[in-house]
Amino acid sequence: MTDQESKLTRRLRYGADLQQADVERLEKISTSALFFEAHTDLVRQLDPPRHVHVLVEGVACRYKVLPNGRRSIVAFILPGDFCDLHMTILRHFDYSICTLADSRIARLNGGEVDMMLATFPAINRACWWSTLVDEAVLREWLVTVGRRTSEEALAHLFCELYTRLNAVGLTQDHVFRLPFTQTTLADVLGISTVHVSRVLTSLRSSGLVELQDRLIKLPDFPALCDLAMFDATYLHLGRRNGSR
Amino acid sequence: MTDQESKLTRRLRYGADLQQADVERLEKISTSALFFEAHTDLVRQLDPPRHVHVLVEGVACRYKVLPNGRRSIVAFILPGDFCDLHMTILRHFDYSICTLADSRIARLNGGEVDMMLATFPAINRACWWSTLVDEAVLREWLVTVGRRTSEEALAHLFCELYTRLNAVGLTQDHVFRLPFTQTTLADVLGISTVHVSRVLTSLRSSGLVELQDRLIKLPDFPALCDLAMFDATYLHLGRRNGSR
DNA sequence: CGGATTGTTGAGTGGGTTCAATTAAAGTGG
DNA sequence: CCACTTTAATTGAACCCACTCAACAATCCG
Repeated sequence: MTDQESKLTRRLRYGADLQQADVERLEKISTSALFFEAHTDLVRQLDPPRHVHVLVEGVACRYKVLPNGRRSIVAFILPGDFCDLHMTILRHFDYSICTLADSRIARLNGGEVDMMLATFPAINRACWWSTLVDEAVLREWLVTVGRRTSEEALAHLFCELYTRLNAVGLTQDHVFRLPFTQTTLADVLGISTVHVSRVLTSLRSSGLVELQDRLIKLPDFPALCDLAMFDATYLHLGRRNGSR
Repeated sequence: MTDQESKLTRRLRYGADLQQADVERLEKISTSALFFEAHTDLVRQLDPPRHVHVLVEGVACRYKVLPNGRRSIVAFILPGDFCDLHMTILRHFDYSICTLADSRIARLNGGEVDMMLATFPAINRACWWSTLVDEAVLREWLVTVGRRTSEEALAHLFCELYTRLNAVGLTQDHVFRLPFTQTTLADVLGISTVHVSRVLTSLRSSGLVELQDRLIKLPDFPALCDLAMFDATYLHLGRRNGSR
């Protein structure tokens, strides 16, 4: 963190061509981050929006709970991710957000955000990009949950996490931190925790995944992509896009 | 259609307070609509974006196909819906769009859209709203596919379609057109067509759904909502939201 | 050290799948 | 206008993926 560009800047560079002034504005955000313990709700379903959040370090998730208690995780929020960017448009949240691990998170109020978006066109564009990529991820998850087997699904999720974390420099040699429990994976994929355990065992025995102590390694990433039918284009991390 | 406000205007009114000038601009869009036959692809995965589409009449869907041929429908596009509004931001589509029934659709190019958004702030806001609601629907679908039983899932989908169509005046007395096959429903819910048929039979025998000749009736909407755990707030159709 | 999560494994069950046959409805062409 | 084909929907039978319930191991933590 010290010394180099924030994850936020690194990530938004995929969405727009940021100039020095843009970067300086963005870097200010990360320095204001506050600490939140794991399993803290940042936002609750039906709340009126108050802040825009930027996750600086850690992990969080967007989730919804049905009246009967079943939980569904509908997004992972990783370092460099904006959330609820357009709080001023909707009157209330239709989801909750909670930290999955200890995290550092910056909060901006509506005025600050509007000002920033109005003053820095490249940031504005990057924020749009970020919102649209969130939507693209949601679509891919829908495919995963609806039309992939649980083995393909888990493999796909790992491929996505690897790719997203790699984009902000949080992987080394196909190893990265997975700082949450199998219950979390189950609530993403819409399966039971018992089954997550079994599928994981199967992936381990195929030599595609090594996982212990919250550290995951993907020794044969191409083979895993193959199994998962993972194609990273939906993450829109391709070389910076001109407007052509 | 003749004589009254277009579905587009009706829908966007939920997202912003439109003035006379805004409405006039929007009405122009619908009059330029072209006819497309059922099962025509408007957009194909990996295409570079060319147009913004507005569905004026009919139905379309956004879908993705896995290499092994399994298909997943990730959105319904209904009358009054914008799609690919922010084509200038992403370099290529990560999904395809095709009409499910004969439809009338307007196409705008990037320049027209940018001009409109820059000139009419209320329309700009409404378009944002529309994009965010699309995302909210995607989240709810993920809950449906991941954590609802297939009976709840189908019921939920019907509740959503009813509510969305009702919002633009396309229902009468809890009856509306469902102009597509059970295969479509299967690809939305991530189940087999055979099972759609069975679940539908079950819903029929509970007296919650009547369906024939592409016309569906929901005789006891509250009971259906109950079964589906449907709560319409995610559609953000609540009375017009001021920016407070 | 005890208590609480978290993960693993077994056994039995069930929701949903596939395959296949049948009916019904909707085009199509002579 | 009717036979022919195609598409859509329904139903049955057998199977299987994933679920629940339950016991147990492992790890973490105060």
